[in-house]
Amino acid sequence: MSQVTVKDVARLAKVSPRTVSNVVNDYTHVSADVRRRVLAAIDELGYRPNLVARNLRTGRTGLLALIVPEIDVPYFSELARAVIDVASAHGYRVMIDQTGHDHERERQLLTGSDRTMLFDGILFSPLVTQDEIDGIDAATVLPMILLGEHTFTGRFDHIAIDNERAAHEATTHLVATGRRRIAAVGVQPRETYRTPRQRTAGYLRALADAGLQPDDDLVVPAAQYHRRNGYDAARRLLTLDTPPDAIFCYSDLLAMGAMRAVQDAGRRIPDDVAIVGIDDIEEGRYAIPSLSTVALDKDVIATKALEQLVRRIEEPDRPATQIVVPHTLIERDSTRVADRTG
Amino acid sequence: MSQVTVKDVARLAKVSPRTVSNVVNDYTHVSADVRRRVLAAIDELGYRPNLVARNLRTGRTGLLALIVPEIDVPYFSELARAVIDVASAHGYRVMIDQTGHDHERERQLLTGSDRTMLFDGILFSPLVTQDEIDGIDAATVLPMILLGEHTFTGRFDHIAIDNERAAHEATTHLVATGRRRIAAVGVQPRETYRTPRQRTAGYLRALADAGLQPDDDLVVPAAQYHRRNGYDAARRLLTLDTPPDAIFCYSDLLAMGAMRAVQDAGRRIPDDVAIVGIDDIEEGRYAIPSLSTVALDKDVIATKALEQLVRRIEEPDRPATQIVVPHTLIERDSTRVADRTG
DNA sequence: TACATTCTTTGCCACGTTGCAAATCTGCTG
DNA sequence: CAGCAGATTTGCAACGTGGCAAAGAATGTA
Repeated sequence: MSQVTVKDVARLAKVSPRTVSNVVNDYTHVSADVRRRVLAAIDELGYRPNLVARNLRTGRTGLLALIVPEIDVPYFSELARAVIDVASAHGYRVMIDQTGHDHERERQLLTGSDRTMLFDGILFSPLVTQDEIDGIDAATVLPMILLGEHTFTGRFDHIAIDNERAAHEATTHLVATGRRRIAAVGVQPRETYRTPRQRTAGYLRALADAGLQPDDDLVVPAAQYHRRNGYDAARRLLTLDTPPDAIFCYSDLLAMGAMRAVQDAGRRIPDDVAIVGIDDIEEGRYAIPSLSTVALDKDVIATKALEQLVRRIEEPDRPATQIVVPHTLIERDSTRVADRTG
Repeated sequence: MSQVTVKDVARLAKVSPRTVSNVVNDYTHVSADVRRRVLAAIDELGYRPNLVARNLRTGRTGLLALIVPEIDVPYFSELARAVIDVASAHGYRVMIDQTGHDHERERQLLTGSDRTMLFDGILFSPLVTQDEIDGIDAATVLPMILLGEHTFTGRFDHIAIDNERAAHEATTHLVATGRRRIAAVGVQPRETYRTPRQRTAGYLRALADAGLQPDDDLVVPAAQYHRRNGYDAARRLLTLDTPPDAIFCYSDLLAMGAMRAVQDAGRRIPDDVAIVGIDDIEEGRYAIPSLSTVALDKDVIATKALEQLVRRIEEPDRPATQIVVPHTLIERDSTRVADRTG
């Protein structure tokens, strides 16, 4: 574990430390003989460049931070997988931090007791409110891309789907399969979160387009987007005097919980209650019944996010851009039109 | 983004750079007045210590690497969640790398083109074979803890469950619920992987203990432990002349796929086929039917792994230890004894 | 007042690397 | 063979920090 340095290599290869560095960094003008000697010495000593030292010199660390609420939420782990892979292709490695729905911690990660030059950039998938994002001084923050949330204000690069339209499509799909009493699960108590608000807006617009009356009883909040919250929400919906014949969940994970609740209550999916989610996590493809959903292409999100982040790292002052990633409604068994009596 | 350094703070606070460092590091003998001035200057300039520089000086980075095959496999993402949280409590942050079932990349991550002093330690959940582990020169590697795989050879710290016993319990549980034709899914083509072999051993021993004849047709390989592999394996089992009445899957994810295949084939779980997995991922708790499994406590694994790693970082030469984490059989609906005819 | 003791503050240097620019060497031209 | 361009190699310094030990200030003691 004792560190082998350029000096050691230089000594063994009988060249200057600087030359070793040249070889390591593929500097053009190095004679074949010297290169061979240096490489041999590197090999013999097991020399590895000390990235910390290199980074101190160059100002780059080759590390990115990916900040998500919880890595064990499938949407985020699937996204992380894509991000790590794409980052690797760009020569970066990825540190992952979880905010765990802790507002204070999120703000801290963001504005920076931790902004310590250890990372070249940040991919941030925040829960913080728009106000808080707006409160960040862009100049004091590392190159940062916001993922999947919030409205674009021109201060930070931003990658997201069109939440309002996605929700509209999901709801309209339920309407198209003959549903009339459509619930929405996932409104957030904190009204300043953008994503749920946009999805609710899309849901309401779809109802209006279909000439359906919105019903406050059918709009159920979910403090977090976990299976448990979907479960609880669906149970509550099923106890209504006139329960819904379809549930639009703001995430697939909510939908997984809702599906379980519906079946625990002895109702059939999709016959009695149709369910649709958003995210397209693999779990939904194997669920019984398989879950209809609005698919977000995480590979595309990761790819665009990294392109954008790398560009910003190289060119910190370029104007912020917003990228809207397309989504796709995927119809599976949980909304499949079956023999319906009623 | 221009870096504010101790020098800037020192200039503003009218003290030496060294004094700023003393304040930042809570050195005991600093007068209240100076401390106040320095803190004020830090605040005014927005100074944050440059971790790269600090790390170069101290030799510590505060970063750990967690290396897993795929972060979007629920077992690993749930483990990662625990690791990140526990690491954070120890003052470390966690970089995640995926080997993606790529052997070459795994070896590389391990032995080190990447062992570049950027991390203080490694948590490694490997797929590599025992031979490869044995081939690593412990002296050249960062402090490392092996997670959940392989037999203990005294060269690396190692944390795992007793795979053989876990498999034995799972199989015995199936026997106890009246199953007689019990399949096993998850044998690995590469015979040198330890975990699947240990699980197969436990499975076979349980059959023997129950006086049941092993049947090669019932032992199905799975190249990877994904839902798809479980699905394919189960489908194959169901086409046998005498299909199994129970399937023991070597991971919950395999079991999720198997459950789907069984139901796609029109068989009932657990009535026609009982299914049990290993891991206890949350997905299984919400599955329909809920999945019986052998639970591994990921919080305990993460906690012990970090304790162990931190100890090793502080004391690199201490003898390697092996920690066996307890497991628990959890009976849920997928093996629940129901009316069985036949 | 002189001296010991303790508290504060500081200067110097190194961690391992690479940018810069200068030094040295090679081969070629005339 | 001088002179020159280009190739190759090198020394120096610096990135920002903290360890070390010493310098300087303050306090207590005789």
